[in-house]
Amino acid sequence: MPNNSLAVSDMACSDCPIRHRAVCARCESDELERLDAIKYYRRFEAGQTIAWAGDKMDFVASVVEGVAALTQTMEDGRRQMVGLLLPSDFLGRPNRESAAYDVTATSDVTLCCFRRASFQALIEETPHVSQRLLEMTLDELDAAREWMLILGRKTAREKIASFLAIIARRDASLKNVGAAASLSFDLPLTREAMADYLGLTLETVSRQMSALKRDGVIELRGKRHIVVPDVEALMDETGDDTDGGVYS
Amino acid sequence: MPNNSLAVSDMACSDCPIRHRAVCARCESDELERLDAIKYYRRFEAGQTIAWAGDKMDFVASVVEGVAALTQTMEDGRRQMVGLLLPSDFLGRPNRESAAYDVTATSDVTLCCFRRASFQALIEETPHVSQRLLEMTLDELDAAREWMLILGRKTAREKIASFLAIIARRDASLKNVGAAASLSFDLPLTREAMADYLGLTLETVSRQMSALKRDGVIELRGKRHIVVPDVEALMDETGDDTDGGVYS
DNA sequence: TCCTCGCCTTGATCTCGATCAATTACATCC
DNA sequence: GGATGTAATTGATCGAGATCAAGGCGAGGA
Repeated sequence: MPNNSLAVSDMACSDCPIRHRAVCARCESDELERLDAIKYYRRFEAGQTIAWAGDKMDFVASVVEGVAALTQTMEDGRRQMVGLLLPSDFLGRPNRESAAYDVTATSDVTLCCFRRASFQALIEETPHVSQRLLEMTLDELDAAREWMLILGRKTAREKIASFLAIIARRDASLKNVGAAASLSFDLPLTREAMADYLGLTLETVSRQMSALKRDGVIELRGKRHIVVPDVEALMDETGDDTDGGVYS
Repeated sequence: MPNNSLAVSDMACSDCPIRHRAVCARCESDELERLDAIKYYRRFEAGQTIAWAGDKMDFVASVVEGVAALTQTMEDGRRQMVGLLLPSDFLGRPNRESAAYDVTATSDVTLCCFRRASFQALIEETPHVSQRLLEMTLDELDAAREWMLILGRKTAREKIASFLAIIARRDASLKNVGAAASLSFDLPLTREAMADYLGLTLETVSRQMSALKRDGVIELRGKRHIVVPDVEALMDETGDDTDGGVYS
């Protein structure tokens, strides 16, 4: 049950479970058929560019598997990640012809794509799809605002701890596991990509990871696998309110 | 024409022009009546708190006049602004009962409020309202991503220049004026609020403002009024791509 | 087994913005 | 006009994180 948790058991169509969760949780069968008619899959290898800022984007997509990143680059090469797309996240903006950001595959990625024009028509004719997209976009905006606090006000150590907490949280929700005292997960990003996420240099990321390890907050199994023996201790390092305040 | 530009001339109902632009640009008269039935105005004075994070919010609203800010505060007092709401911006999240951020009036503010439960019902029954909200939310997400680049990678001087450019741009669009070589506008924020916006201290904000003034990039008329003699020169200070690339 | 190439870690030094501390400008009120 | 209080400016110093510079580690290939 935990491993196959992405399957949406009460949906008839099961070959693209993520899509239903993402944009069509309430679709009736005729709408599913419409989606099927305009959908296609694309795979990208780790490191590949999915689109450059300014490129024509004739599709929108759901991430089915893997991780993609949205980044902005300044002329002199300074880079900031502005979006991190994990499975079930949505990529692209209906109504926008070209990509506004560079989109790259951080790991091997599978996208479930929908032709943009057709998708746009679907939105206009299927109210609950735009309501669902609105909910998803509002969630993303909340995530962006949490991210802004991290970028603007947190120390390097707090940034790393917050990032690990965010990844752990997303990882747990993808695996459908509840709250636990200890956690274990893979980092979906290189040190350099973490630096781009957090507004740091890769050296600082590395140093702070080492410091958290030295202080027993995390353990490293290889370079990419993290064990958090005490989630509370990690949360204490984030600088966030401890009362787990989630406002529904 | 330029001054009264907020009026939406082809709308019959004119007592709340912003509302129509914000959530109901395509409303037919019966929908306008529904909106009228659940709307009411609230005024707040500069500095007043509209809601604390966690407070029950039984309304959503359009900003009619003035400026409001969303901020997050850490236990030790570090503060980060995560949203700046100018006239025609939307406040609150349908489907969310309590405020996720502190909301404060940065200047005297007039809100056009809609009872949340009724507004939610309206969304579900009026497709183009949720489509309009989706567009607005996507715009806000784009703004948040531009903001993230500023917070994560720009120098103090670039942050100030970028902020001035953003305010100038919004000011020009509120006044419906097109591109011009020189600009003149009021700052809607104190130096401290600018610091909270930009992830700086108020001293650094003040110093960089002085430096931009010394270098002739801006002129100060009093403490809050900015004159930009050469918009190109200001843009050069932002660190952004110069080719004004806007992707529709 | 050794080589190579990415990715990561660690060290030494420097710099930009934070911090601490006065002053100054300006509006309001008596 | 002088007193008061808030917002802004300016100066002196400090420190977290950037920068520059070597090394280390592990996977894949000859």
